[in-house]
Amino acid sequence: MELFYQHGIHAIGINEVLKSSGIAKKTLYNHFESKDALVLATLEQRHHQFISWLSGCLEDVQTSEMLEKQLFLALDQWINNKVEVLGEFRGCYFINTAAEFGELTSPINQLCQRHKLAVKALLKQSLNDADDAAVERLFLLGEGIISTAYTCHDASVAKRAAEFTS
Amino acid sequence: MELFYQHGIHAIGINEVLKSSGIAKKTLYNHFESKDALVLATLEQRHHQFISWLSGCLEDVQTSEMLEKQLFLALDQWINNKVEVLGEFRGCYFINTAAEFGELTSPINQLCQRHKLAVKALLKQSLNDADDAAVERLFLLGEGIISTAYTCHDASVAKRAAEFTS
DNA sequence: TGAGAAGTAGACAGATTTGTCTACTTCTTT
DNA sequence: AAAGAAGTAGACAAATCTGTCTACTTCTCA
Repeated sequence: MELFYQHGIHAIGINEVLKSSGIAKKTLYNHFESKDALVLATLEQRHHQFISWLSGCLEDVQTSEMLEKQLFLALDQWINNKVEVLGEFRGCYFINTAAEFGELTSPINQLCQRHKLAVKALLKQSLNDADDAAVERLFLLGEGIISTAYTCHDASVAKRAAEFTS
Repeated sequence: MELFYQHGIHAIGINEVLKSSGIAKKTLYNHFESKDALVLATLEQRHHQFISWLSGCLEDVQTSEMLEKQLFLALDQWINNKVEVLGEFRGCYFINTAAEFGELTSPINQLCQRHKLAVKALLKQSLNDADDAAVERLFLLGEGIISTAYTCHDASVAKRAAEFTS
């Protein structure tokens, strides 16, 4: 997961995965049918890690103002490598992977979509599905922050976004 | 450019570029030192196309409300394939490419960053650099819209975002 | 303790990658 | 018209990719 996340799927060969993990090739192909299946498994793992981390961050949110504040705080910590379980920040693993796997029929692409919908659902749920439109906008802001932090190498974007709270 | 944008850089081999363009391999390597140099050229071309299209869309913007409205309208048209010069929507070419080329030292990565900064600067400039904080937030919303439209296969996200104007 | 499951190391096949090079053709320009 | 530049088609080299297979070792558990 770390290798794929840090370098991209196509940039990492199976042999690098083997060397880095110390696993034999036969063993790997015993557990996973193909590289794609392995990638899918890393996406599932990351999905659970991420949702679990984020829902922890939003645990005691009551109002949409609190949600915004907590979300931006969480993103800022992630972006600045303060969240151990998420590893070194290199943008969103799902956005990055969807960029490489664009086929709508590919299970990899579908999982990326499902992840994003789950994140959006988590935000809505944290306010008991009140104020859906505001949450939708907040979700978009969050996506913009993650994307900008990565592509622009802008580590302070979440902090700045938190300042001009609407 | 079309091939790389639609399928990703690593997914497209030089031979596919040759077949699709009808150019001989020798000719291509006469004009471009390497595949990376070709990719860089496509990014430059896309950058100019995109900035030129977007600045046209924001031409007569006066207020920050107008900027928001016009930006979301433009994004909606792009996402729904109404903008011929941008081709079939497959997310942001620069976000997608940065996902594949993460090395900070790579010229490809640097160009992706420069493009985003140019887009942000264009937004600010369209309001004569007044209200920078609001424009920054708007930029983030735009990035979120583009990313969400692609990853979630959500063609109506820009239209919905335009509805709940803050 | 002994047998079967599961792991290791890595050779190998077959496909695919980028980039070079040769031999030939066409275009351009004086 | 003639010459040099630039294009074409594609063979080829060298590297790299995924996935299979063999031969051997280690672990697990009855």
